Amino acid sequence: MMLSQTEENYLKAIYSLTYTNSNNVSTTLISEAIKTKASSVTDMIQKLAEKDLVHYKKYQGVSLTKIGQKIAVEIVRKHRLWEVFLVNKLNYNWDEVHQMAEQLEHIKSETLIDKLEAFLEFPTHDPHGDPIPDKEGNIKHHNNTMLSSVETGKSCVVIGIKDSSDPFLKFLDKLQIQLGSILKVISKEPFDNSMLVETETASISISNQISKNLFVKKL
Amino acid sequence: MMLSQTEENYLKAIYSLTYTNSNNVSTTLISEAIKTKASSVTDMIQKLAEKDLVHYKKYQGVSLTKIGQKIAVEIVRKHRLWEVFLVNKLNYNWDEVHQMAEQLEHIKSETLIDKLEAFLEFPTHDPHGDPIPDKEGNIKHHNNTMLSSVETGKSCVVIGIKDSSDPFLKFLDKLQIQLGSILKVISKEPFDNSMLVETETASISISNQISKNLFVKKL
DNA sequence: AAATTAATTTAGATAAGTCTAAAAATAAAT
DNA sequence: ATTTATTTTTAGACTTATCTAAATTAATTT
Ligand SMILES: [Mn+2]
Ligand SMILES: [Mn+2]
Ligand SMILES: [Mn+2]
Ligand SMILES: [Mn+2]
Repeated sequence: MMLSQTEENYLKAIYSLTYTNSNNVSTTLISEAIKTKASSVTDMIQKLAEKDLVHYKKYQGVSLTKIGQKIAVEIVRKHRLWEVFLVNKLNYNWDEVHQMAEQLEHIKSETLIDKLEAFLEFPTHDPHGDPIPDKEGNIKHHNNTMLSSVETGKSCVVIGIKDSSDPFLKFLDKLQIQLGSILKVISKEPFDNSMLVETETASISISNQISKNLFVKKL
Repeated sequence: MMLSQTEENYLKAIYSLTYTNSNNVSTTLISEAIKTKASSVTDMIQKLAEKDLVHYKKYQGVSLTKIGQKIAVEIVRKHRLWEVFLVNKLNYNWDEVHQMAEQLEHIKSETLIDKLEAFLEFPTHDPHGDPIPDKEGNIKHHNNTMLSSVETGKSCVVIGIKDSSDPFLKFLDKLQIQLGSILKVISKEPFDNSMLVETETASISISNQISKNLFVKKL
């Protein structure tokens, strides 16, 4: 099946919205994710339903079919492997690679992404800690532990970022927090749910907005 | 200036046709190169003329403007650097990379191609022996010596392929001829302009069609 | 339960890039 | 110098993906 970049982007959007939101994704939600108008989304999902890539009943939102899901995961796989390439091989910072990966994920080739994966020595996670689906589409999701849920006095390792937006990544850079950073929760402030955290090098105050966006593994 | 992939492809086609053909490229020639109808080409070159990327007078064919040429060379640069990546890093054969490079050459980024160039350690030629333009757009063309013009008894090195089509590249593979191969002309057949050539490993007969397509440097 | 609000879909329009068929201009042949 | 053939351009239509505005359906409030 030969899909346009646009169709691929819709599938990818529906895929990730299915995780962050309900199982049946609404038209408006997609339109916000993809920065189009809701009416355009309706057109497209009808087209995708024609191609059996989504389940769609009028006014009921959409969900991916088996094949639609398979394609979406393939695109996610491509996106994340290209991000690894850009960071590990071309020395980009983790906040610089998303836009390029958005383009590279649409390169069509039967073999390219598997060759790239081998060249990168089969990475398991992208530069933002997101898991990379394997060739068959299997993907191991994070165990949803956020920094905000770590008890006072306990330590943890940063293993992923929930919101990988540029400003947030740059902010983490400034705080010298990266994947693998070890954080110890010193105290929590009930007033605004901020916490005092000890890194390898410093003691910093972290707002709830931030601690809710950091995936960690408790130690 | 933000160009579509299609516009970029037209500029690239005009660029290479300017070399292989006359200075003013005809509509039909472009339409054959780009596999569209002549009427579509007319539409597009009028659009490109609007944007000052080509010089165009009705019925007189087109040529690239300074800025149009600059963009065309940038795309050639990207194409060839990606081909080097695919062959040198991902272990593709030289006959497998063109279609992927056709897509990769359109990836938009201010920095990507320069980073890639550095990662590849500043290659001067692509896998088919074609020169890679530098960051400023300077490009050293082959000194047009073809194998067909080498005198009997003389030796030469293969430095490039004129027609880099898949079948031709595969054929060269079979003959065990590659860039850097040293060929000695044993004899020439006046009847069909074929020649008997000695490689490092064997003695082979080479048709004129082939010897006219191999760039060499005389030794 | 009816009225109001919000979300979704339809209808009609637009832009990019392509096509076919017809018209106009150029080139080649008589 | 005409006629004929070829090339190029125009005109009108189609497809994909988008938009605005209007109509419809669903959800919320009163
Ligand atoms: Mn990304
Ligand atoms: Mn990522
Ligand atoms: Mn190529
Ligand atoms: Mn090449």
